[in-house]
Amino acid sequence: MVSLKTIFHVDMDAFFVSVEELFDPALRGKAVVVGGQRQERGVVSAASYQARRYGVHSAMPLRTAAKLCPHAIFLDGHPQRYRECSEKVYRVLLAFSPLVEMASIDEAYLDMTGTERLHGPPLRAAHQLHARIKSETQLNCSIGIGISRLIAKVSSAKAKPHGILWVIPGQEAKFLAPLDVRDLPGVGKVGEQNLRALGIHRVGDLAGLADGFLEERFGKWGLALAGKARGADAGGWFDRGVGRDADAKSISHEHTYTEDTTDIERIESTLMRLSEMVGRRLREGGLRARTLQLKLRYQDFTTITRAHTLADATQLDTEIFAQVRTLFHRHWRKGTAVRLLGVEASQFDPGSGQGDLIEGQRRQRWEQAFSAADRVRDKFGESSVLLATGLKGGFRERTHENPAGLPGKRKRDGEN
DNA sequence: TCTGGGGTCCTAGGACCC
DNA sequence: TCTGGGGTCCTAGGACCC
Repeated sequence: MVSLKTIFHVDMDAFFVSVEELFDPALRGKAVVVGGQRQERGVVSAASYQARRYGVHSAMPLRTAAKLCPHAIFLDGHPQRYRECSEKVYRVLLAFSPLVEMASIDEAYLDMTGTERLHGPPLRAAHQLHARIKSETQLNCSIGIGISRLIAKVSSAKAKPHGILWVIPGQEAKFLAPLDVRDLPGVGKVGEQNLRALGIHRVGDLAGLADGFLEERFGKWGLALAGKARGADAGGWFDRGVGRDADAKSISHEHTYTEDTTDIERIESTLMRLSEMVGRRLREGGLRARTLQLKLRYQDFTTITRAHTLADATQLDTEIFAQVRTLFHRHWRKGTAVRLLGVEASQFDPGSGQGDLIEGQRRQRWEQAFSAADRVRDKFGESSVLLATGLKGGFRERTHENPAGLPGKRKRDGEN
């Protein structure tokens, strides 16, 4: 118990909305909703504080948001701009600590342990960091400080908006006790209900229970919960130190139709397009996947997933498509309207697909051909290279990516 | 309310092997 | 012959996060 860590959790305030305001100052001070148009299928990605006053919050259906706040301005959003701003923030963070981990596009953990000589005590360092982010990006953030990721995360949420909160070492239990159980990361809607049913409402109620009780009732989740209530990063993701981002375990793309469909040509062309997107990202990451999964959501929202594991891993659009197509035809309740389709690749193999030599060479040529197609897409846009099946059925309904026609990021620059 | 898209982790059952 | 236990892989579903 000699070396206590100092962890910062930096969380951007209303990130997507704030970036939009940067590009269109007329939005400032107004009710703004990012995520899509008011009558669309979809949910709110981010809402301005003005919109939140009407009960609008992220993950809420857009149509609900429109009813609650009819005068709100609805925006599709600009993912590329968010990524660029996120990278700017990341560069500022690196100036404060070499141990930075982006937890998502708008939040990060910093291990600030042992930086006192350079940046002063935690609160001073946090104020400097806050000011640097503001001056470099014109964006506000909130910063939580604690001895663990968990404490830093919870305290940054309490610091919002535009604040800094330091939980002094030793005060963790006292800080957590009055909070709602829902404030603990990992406690969602269902967990909250289950806890309330037992009369557990505040984190302090949890801390008073025996670990065995929670483990017996809720298994691993319950045990981790008991630890969190005491301020420990007990088990799971929060246990890890702050460092390099972990390698991805799966790559997926999915699409929800604007209207449900039974049109098999349309369905197959969507599967083809999703397979291409997954294949492309596998190739970009130099990955091959053994398991391919189809996701199928019907009109009534019932959702099934069906997977197949290959003997040899692949990164080819055609193989991915062949598998998910087969899975679709095997499991689709014929004639039932489809709301969503998804394709996921997982179980990445470090080695390439084996097999005999000739087969290997043939495969390699195919992979090269697809990589060439990726580069063409980078230059001329996603629609310039499509495999035959992808051409049918008018799948190009709406592209969230780059709606303003900004230049895309050219990841493969410098390659021949 | 009428429910996106991209992920992670956990559980649980069955197959299969020793 | 009618029955064990552990380990690993695969599959399906679900909670949760941003």
